[in-house]
Amino acid sequence: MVNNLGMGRTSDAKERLMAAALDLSWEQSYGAITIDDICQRAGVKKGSFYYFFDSKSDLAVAALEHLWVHEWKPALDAQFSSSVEPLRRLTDYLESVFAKQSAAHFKGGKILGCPICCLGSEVTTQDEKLGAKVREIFGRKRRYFESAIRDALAEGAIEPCDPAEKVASLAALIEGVILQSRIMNDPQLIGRLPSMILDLLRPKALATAKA
Amino acid sequence: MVNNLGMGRTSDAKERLMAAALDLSWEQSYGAITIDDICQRAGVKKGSFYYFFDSKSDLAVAALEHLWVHEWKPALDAQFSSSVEPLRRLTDYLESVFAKQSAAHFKGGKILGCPICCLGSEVTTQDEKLGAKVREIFGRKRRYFESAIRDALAEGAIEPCDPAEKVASLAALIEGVILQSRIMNDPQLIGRLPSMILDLLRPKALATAKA
DNA sequence: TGCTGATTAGACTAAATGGTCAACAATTTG
DNA sequence: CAAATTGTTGACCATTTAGTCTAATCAGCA
Repeated sequence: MVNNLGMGRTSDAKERLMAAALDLSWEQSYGAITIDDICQRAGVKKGSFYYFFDSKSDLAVAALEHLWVHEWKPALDAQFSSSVEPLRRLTDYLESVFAKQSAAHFKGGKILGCPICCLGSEVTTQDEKLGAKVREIFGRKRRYFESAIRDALAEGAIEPCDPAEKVASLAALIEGVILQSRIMNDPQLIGRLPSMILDLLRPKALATAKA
Repeated sequence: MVNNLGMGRTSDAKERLMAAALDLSWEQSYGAITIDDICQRAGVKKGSFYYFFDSKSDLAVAALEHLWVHEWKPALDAQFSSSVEPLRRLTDYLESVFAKQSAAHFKGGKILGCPICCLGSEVTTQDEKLGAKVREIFGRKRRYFESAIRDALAEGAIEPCDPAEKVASLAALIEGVILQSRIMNDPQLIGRLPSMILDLLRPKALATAKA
């Protein structure tokens, strides 16, 4: 059931379904898409859908975990490498966000924002399991921000502050800007994000010392 | 059709439908609720629904405008009165947000966030008219922030900055925090919003002078 | 009172949707 | 090849949903 440990037919239908679900709920919204839509986009029949998943919600949970493991975590591990200066980690990250959003905008004419934020805001009050998965991934992602802020503070790269509060502001500002850029369909907003973040973090003028 | 100018029956069914639609899409999500749900909550039969509105989207547009005219605008006019110190306008506003969100949390056990943000993030890519209405209301609301920032700057209440950029940060930070508090179902986050905003705006230490 | 137009009730239709099932296909192992 | 295991198919069902239509009600006015 979990893996093909030696026998049976092979297939990537499960992956295609997860990708289709993420893409569709990103382009439209979780509530707007149906299981039929997902199957059609994935090129998979409904019977197969129910062979792999119990429901749309079940698929969404799996898709989020897959997204984290295969895309977000590797990217974040690289961008937030300890070998990179703390503030640089953040600006690198923000530039990659901008690049990705701009690419999607170029392709489809729409700024789509953060798939997990949009999904999370839609389902938290209704779907416990899915909401919990969203929160879990948020938590994982936040740790990268936390250590970057702590490192920046330790290296004297930014003005003294309460790191917990700063991380909360940082995450909210990033999410807020990305959300606005989706609602306004305006890529420019995300482009200005790095400077907004630096303004929030108050880097020390010249200090780029290493502890 | 618009008003009972002299004859016929009177009814508040239209208002009840708008209120029900807003409440339900706030508690759950726009995509998750059906016309039947709205009718049931409003205590109105479907025949009456289609007498007043063409579709769920049409109702939503009307409900947003109604919300603005009858709730948001009056409240913002009071909170952002020019007779109030600029920074105080913002903190008053944020406290009222906290109070309202806390009340809803107490009543239903859930932090519901900003109804227009949630709705906006859900529909921008799909429903042009509804998206446009959301953007319109955002624009109106932003003007209150803009003049507060400009006034604060003119009075020397905050450190010099680019007002346009500051307003963008301000709005994004507020929306971001409220969104997070919905996703995390955590009222505390909104409670910390005033101090986060003040940190962002950098009020001058003692200066509360008037020009 | 009875007229007039606003509003309501609720039955009805067609389509969309979630979900099931049993037969069929591919792939590996013995 | 045959069994065992995994994946696929498409028909099928019950329910939900958006949307329509007609007859009935109601409020104010002449």
